[in-house]
Amino acid sequence: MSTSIPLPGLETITAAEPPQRRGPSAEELLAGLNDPQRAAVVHEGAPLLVVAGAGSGKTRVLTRRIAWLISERRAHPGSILAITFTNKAAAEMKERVEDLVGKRARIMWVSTFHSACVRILRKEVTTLDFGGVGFKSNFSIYDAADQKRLMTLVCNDLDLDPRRYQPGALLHWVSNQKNELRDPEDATKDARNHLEETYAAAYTTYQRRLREANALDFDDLIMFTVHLFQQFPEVRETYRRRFRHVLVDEYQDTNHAQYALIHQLCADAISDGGPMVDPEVERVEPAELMVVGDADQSIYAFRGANIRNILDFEQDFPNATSILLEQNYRSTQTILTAANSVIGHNKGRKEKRLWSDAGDGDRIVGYVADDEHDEARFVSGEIDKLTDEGRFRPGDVAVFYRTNAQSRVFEEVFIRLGMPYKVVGGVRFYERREIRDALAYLRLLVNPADQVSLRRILNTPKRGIGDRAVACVNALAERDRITFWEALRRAEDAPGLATRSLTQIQGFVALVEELQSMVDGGERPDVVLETTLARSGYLTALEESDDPQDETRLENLAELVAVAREFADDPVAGPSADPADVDAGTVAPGLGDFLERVALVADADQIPDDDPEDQGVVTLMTLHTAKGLEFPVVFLTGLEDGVFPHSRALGDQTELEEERRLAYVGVTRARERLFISRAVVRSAWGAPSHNPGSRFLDELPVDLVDWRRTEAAQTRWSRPDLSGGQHYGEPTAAGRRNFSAAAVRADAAARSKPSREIPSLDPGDRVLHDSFGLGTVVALEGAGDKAVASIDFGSEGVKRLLLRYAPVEKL
DNA sequence: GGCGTCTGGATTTTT
DNA sequence: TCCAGACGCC
Repeated sequence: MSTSIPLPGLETITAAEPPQRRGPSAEELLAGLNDPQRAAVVHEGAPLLVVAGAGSGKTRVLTRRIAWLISERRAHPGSILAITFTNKAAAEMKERVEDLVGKRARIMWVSTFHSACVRILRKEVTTLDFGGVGFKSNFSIYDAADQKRLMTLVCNDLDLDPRRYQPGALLHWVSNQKNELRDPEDATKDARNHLEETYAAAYTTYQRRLREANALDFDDLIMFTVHLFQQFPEVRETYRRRFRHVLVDEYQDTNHAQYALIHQLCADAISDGGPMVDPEVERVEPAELMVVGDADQSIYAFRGANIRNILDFEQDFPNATSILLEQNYRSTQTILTAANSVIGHNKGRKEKRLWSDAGDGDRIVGYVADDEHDEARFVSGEIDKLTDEGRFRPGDVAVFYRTNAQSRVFEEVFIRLGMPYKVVGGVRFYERREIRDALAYLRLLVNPADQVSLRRILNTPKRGIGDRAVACVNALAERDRITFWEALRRAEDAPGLATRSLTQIQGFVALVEELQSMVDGGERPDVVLETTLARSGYLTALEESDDPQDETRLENLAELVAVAREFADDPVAGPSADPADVDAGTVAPGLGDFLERVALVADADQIPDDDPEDQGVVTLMTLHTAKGLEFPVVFLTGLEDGVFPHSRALGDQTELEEERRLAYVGVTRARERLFISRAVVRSAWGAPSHNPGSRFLDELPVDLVDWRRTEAAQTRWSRPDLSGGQHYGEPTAAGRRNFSAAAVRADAAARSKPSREIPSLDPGDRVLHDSFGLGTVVALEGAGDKAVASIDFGSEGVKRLLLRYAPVEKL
């Protein structure tokens, strides 16, 4: 059932629709907009570039324009394609448009490039032919981890020295090829030296293995869609006929393949798709295009984004017009002046100066910390002050850093000082082992060719199908040129396979086939998932384990089941709603639909919105994650050369400019208060290193920053009060012992050293757990090595922990 | 086939 | 400092 997803409206789009005029009036749609914003909303005809500075109300312009198209220009909602950067942004935009023009907006396509391409490919991918071996529409989508596994297999296939050719580096190269729309043949043809030949060979094999697994990676989604349009003009015309209005947000972060896709739909010249143009195919006028972006916020060059797409827009699309939005509705003038000043150091940009009539506001506060712990204490102390004054809640505050690793210190210190926080990003839910395992099972049920998933769970939980058995089956698969899954089903033919392994394999095959029949019967995704976890023995294995982490794993799996249930009950809600298919009422959401949403959603559910629960909690995230968000109070931390800008960018002008844009993004997230800080000494993997201040600090106007402290205390452990600066909660001797990085990370060590001292606890005691945070002891059972405590960790729930292993400290 | 130990590599940023 | 993969022993 998941093999075909209909495109609602595709066939009926040209049918006459009774004009529905119960939407907002034109005045309402333009209310509260400034002149350039209005111009963008009502613009007709030629391709339009809206250069939208940070905080200049571009989301408003986008949503109002869509509403305008629908209600003033009578565009059919189904003829609108809007591309956003994240699924969350897509869901929000759709919701806002729906608020304006009502339910009929639901039929619009508002999604990321990747989601849109998946929808097209699910329908059309069988058209593409790869020498007779094509893809089926139930293809899997491989993320970074799957890709790495697959590339490792490729390295083995080709017998590549893993030290010279790392899977990660190969994948990066392959990704670049795909972003440039170059297939393995192109790469092979153009290889100039041995190294490139090897890379091209890896690309070829990698692509072959993907095809055998009926799987596409993220880059394939875009590249295949472009190739589809280029090679099959009639398919392209179908979509050109459908999408009369195309809107692209965050245009500065598009790569070449995405640019080409837009071009296919919106460019005038229809013949630039290559040699296969069929004059018989009816010509369709290009769609009306609007792109919105800000070259100063281009921060994804590392993954192939091409800033030239936005800089060259007017050349790429002849007779294009552009509109500049410079008035900022978010920040104080102080913050904007700082941002303008920093970004002004980039060369070759189009001048743009943000301004605000919100007044100057407070000065920026700066602090030079002794080390990263001191920096975190400073941040925590300032947040305390801000919230004590009553002007802000913790939920108004965000702490930004350059790399995920920096979050750790903040977490340690915040836990100790009782500062409530949440980390966005980092180890994501969907990257956890147990979640990946569960999803691998589900993917296998939908797409048995998916070898990466199959191999992942074949012996998970342990069921006695080891390397040797896999090798035997693999040999059979290669001998008879069948998929690995087919070979498993015919395992009795595999030479050299031990009887015991054979029995195990047959049991596994029976299990999978039984589960598959559930899927074929249209069973709900959550039911399939629960059954899978139970019948596979996965739950039992975790329940019986005495690794304390496995308790959390069980909870995570329960959470996944809950997500699936929510999806089955109401596919429209939830993080990445792009539910036009489901809205059409033609299909109940199946397992395939669930997997698709999960594959393309990032960590959208973590980003704070109006959830009241988030209002009492400080948000920690990387600068990249912060793009598109805003907070009343922002802490920009780790401003040190080598940290931010990142050490790998220091020697390269282009990369340095990207770092600077990242700084610009960070500064412009702040509405009212901005704090900047750096640490004189910072430990990078064990050894402390001494970093000079970030060059971006020198680019701030001196008079805008109120430096609370400009240098570290003389001696590391001397009392900084003496230096005239403020000081934040110097750790007590006990605190330092208990909360040193070593102690916090002693988890693994504790397990291998059973001699670890068992804390003596009583009900009512307050304790600190490495991962659950603060808790209260509820009950105790057993004694000595077998002592088990039930501890209430508040929002984390009540845990039963074996004290011998549990990383808890009595407070 | 499973499990423990050792070594080497990793840290940008993510759809 | 931590983690993953390789290797070797039970």
